[in-house]
Amino acid sequence: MTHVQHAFPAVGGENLSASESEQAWSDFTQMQGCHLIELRSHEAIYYDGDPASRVYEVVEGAVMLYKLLPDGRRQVVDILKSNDLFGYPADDIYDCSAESLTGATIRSMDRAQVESRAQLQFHLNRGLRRQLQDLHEHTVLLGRKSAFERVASFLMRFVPNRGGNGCAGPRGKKDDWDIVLAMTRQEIADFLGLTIETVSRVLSEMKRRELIRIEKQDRIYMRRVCDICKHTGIH
Amino acid sequence: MTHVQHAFPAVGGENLSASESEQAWSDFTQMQGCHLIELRSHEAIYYDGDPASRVYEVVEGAVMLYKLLPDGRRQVVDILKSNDLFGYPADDIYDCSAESLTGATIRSMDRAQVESRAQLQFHLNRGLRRQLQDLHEHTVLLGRKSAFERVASFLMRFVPNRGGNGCAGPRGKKDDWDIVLAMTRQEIADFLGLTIETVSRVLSEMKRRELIRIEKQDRIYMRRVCDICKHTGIH
DNA sequence: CGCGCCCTTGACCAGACTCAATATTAGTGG
DNA sequence: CCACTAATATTGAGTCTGGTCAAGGGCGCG
Repeated sequence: MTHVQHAFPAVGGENLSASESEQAWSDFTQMQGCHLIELRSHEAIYYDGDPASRVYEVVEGAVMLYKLLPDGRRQVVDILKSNDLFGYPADDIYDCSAESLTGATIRSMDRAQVESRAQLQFHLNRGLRRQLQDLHEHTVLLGRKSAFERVASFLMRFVPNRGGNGCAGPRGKKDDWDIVLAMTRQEIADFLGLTIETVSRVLSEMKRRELIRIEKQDRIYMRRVCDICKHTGIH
Repeated sequence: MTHVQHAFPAVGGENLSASESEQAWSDFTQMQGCHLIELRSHEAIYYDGDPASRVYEVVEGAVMLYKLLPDGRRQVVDILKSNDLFGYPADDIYDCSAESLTGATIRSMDRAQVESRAQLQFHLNRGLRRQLQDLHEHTVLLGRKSAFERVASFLMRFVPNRGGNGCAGPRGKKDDWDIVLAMTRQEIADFLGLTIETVSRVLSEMKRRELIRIEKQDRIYMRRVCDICKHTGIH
């Protein structure tokens, strides 16, 4: 598969000691009934309501979770990156549908096996808490941000170590960045709670203001990352 | 404190065996540096950005988590009920502010103690996954539902075992219900991603259509629960 | 009784949606 | 490599939902 800048760059397990982290890792990979699955772009992994007998982890690539309303409205509730766990609901049926966004490798694990490993729980726990925090952030976006702010925030997710609270600022004089969305306008719209037309209009407006250049639809060049960041609503 | 119908009625730990559940419980209560705090309505517990040295659990009452944008926009990202854990971020600072919504009792625990108990991790884990699912549901509300649908969905949270997938349906001929919001219009608006005026208008519209009666501002009588439910967008 | 806080209502406005036409891109086969 | 097609994206015009601003009402509490 092609190299892609993911929307949610993986962060290291700083709060986990090296030995804990390693232990958790080997538990994962050596577990019984655990195997890797290679997916092409836009392949279904499971559907909302299916019995949840297997738990998954993104090894490489990106996966989206979405929910549908009966009249067809769709909301992408999360976009998962490497090391993210998914398909592990509180009860025994999946609460969302899951689909690969890019070409991806995922690890499929037997749920009973996962639940039988005590050491693994610390690891899962931390992953869940990180996802919860990401979702809190997204809640603010959906509840309180304008279309322009939503798209700006979305673009900033593709720039590692920028935006958010611990923003490093521009490293030198140059502060440009190139990203590959790896999502259609429809998927972006469904993630940001907008329509495809609004997403398109905002991107065009950003282009007009020379904040970005659009190359081949899903390749976006950001002239100055800081200028985009100023429009995310968090400054 | 007064008796209140909570927005998120506690659900039992069906997937946890009785012994596991009991073990986790006794771990909680007998833990060192663990104590109960009684709160009046609308008392701050901690603020976004504070160092996260203590983890909390709602024992009784309701607690809200919220985030602020620098220009003052507020989003209530979660409303917690009995048995919900909070104040346990992936890193070492709180990612939200926490405040009691009603009079409440919370359990304050030393984070290091919490993290040292292996058996506790299963318990925490399950709680986190349930919160994640609730947040997925809320994401759909914020991203894809109309003002009317949001308020209807909000009201349905106060009715136990109704709405959602496993809806029991009306038990007999009568299908009415009385609820106490225990939230101001502003808090409801900040939770639903609306303005106070819109919330007020939708409630008035529901009154006009005789779907509800409003008694004393935060007491709402639902004539037929099913009629409200039809407007949540999930049917 | 009167003050203050919250809630409701109205008039107007704006941002985002809908519907429709056109443009661009990616994919396919000659 | 090019032509053709299907899918996706852009743009425009008009509408509508929900936001803004402002005035008035209700309720609790001292």
